[in-house]
Amino acid sequence: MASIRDVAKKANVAACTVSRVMNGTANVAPETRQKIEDAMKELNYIPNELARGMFRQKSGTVAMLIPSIRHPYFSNLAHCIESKLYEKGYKLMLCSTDGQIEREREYINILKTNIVDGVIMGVSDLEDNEYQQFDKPMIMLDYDAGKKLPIVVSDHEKGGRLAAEKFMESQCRYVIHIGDRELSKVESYKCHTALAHALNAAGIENRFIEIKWNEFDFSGYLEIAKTILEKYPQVDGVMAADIQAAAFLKAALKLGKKIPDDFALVSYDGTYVADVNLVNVTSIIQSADKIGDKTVEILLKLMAGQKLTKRKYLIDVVRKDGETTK
Amino acid sequence: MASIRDVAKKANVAACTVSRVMNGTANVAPETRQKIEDAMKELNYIPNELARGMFRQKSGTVAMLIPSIRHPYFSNLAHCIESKLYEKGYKLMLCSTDGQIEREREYINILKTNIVDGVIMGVSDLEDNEYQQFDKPMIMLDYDAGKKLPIVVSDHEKGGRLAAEKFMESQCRYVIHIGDRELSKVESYKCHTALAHALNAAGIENRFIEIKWNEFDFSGYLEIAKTILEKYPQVDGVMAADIQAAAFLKAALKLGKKIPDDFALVSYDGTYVADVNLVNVTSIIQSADKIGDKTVEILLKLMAGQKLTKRKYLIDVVRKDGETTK
DNA sequence: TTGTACGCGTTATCAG
DNA sequence: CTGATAACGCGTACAA
Repeated sequence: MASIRDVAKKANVAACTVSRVMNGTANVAPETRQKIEDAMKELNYIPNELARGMFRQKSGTVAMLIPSIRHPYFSNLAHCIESKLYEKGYKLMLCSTDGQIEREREYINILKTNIVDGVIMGVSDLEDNEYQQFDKPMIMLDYDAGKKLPIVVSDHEKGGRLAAEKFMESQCRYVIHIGDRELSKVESYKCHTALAHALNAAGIENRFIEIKWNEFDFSGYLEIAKTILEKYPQVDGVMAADIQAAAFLKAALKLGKKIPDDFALVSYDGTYVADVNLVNVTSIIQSADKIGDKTVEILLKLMAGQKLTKRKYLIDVVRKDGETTK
Repeated sequence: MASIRDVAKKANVAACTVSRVMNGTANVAPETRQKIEDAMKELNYIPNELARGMFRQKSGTVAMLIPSIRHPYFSNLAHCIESKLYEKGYKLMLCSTDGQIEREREYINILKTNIVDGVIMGVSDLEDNEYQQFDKPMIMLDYDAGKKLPIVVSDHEKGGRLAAEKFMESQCRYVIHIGDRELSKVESYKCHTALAHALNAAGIENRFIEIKWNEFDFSGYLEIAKTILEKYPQVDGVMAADIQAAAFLKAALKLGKKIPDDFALVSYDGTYVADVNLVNVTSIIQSADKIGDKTVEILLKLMAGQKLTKRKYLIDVVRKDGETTK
């Protein structure tokens, strides 16, 4: 591995001159520059980013923690964020916790060791103070950890209202909505409270059911959907995250329900899973693009030492009407 | 940021003693140890991984290049690899190229700068020598770049044969198979040659159609599927990657074809996309788990300076029969 | 315009 | 058992 000194020696200059040529930090005589550039080529010189990072106390890398990279919502979000970071000259370190709290904690500790310049938290099973104690720039997604921690999040209240509208238009009488964490700090829980609020106001019965984060097992979700539909035969409307919604769709059809006449379905998130199905599912779409852009934008500001103008950034959601509602 | 010297000063010892306590590289008197541990706690000391990495010329990070993290096959594979790496104490840097050759090249250049200890190449649009010139441990996935570059890949010939069996059992007369790169160095292309070979031997007409890597646009795939089915009305069998297969399923049903009587479908890859659909699609499953395990295993060997016993590692594939074939 | 000397945080070596 | 010193590769005052 050729170092900057090897290049300097070959070009008969000092190491710092080589550095200057690379970074354009000072004027260098054209001939000297040429000599150095030749030497670099000849030695196939590649600067050591680790050493650079050590000097400027920066690694040029950002970490993103998520529960699982194979979950369509997070894989989509990770994609958007990675693209944006790449554009800005940053690399992405991806950390899946698999829903294990210990793993989340361990990752956070690893990330304290200067290998990343900032963190995007797409998972949140720790106590608030554990996030607050993290002393590098950090952005929370979908979880309000209080204090000065900035949060980027979809407008889930609107999401809940948009779903409610569709259940009303479909003349539903009993709606079930599925979520994985009943916790007010989890912002996405607001789509459930908003939905319930709107349905109650319209005199439509509804019930929230919690299904634990399940490492991604469709047949498991299918079983749960069947069980729920059998336990509550009067149900004529369901809202659930994309994959769970697909499970309900399949289960409802198996039980002979007519869609959307007997049964309305709204899928939350709006990843491609809602498109790929044979039936176009009505869905509330979180814009991964916009979330990613905003997240990276404010993370860059923080890493540059700037202050943010606000703590919470709300991203618009939209509804895409499909064949599962009237 | 407290450094090791700050700790040393506070404990009235030399920096190297602190280092010894942290790494257990030598015996330290219990009292000295205690003093140092107290000082570390008090200063909230966290070792700088960047400096450590610089010293031992290792970063503890592995990069994986893939075309897109939101593609279900790659997101699943990335998940398996990240898990395995985490288990072994390595971090994963994820690099999406979006199918852009320039971006692949740029990423490779970035990765030469010592920020990763090894690379897993899940994308391959460059010339073989560009991979060969990369002087860190590198494992190729699904692409044979020649020379000494190790490759981990599914047994695509078996995959093709397994698919052929199903088309025969379904009494197909004209099978279309969709791929994205007709190139013998791309190992997955072998599923097409094997399929064609088996079908030809059985006297079944078949045709390979190339569809370019399309940044993940289901409606686009749906249009293509429709066009193909209209252009070749005699087609009664299709093999395609999961998402494209879903598009064909939808298009075929729209055209009034009965499945599996008029039309047989085999989906290649076997990600959850094949499960989530209303109809269970017969699919050839690449084991992301096994690919991930083997890839990490041999990458670790290379990074430890060991030699590999062979260059090509073949991973078994299986077929999961669904409702889209007889 | 160019070179010298030092610091970034850690660890290995060698001496005591 | 412990400390001083050098080294990893690079960037920047400061001096020439």
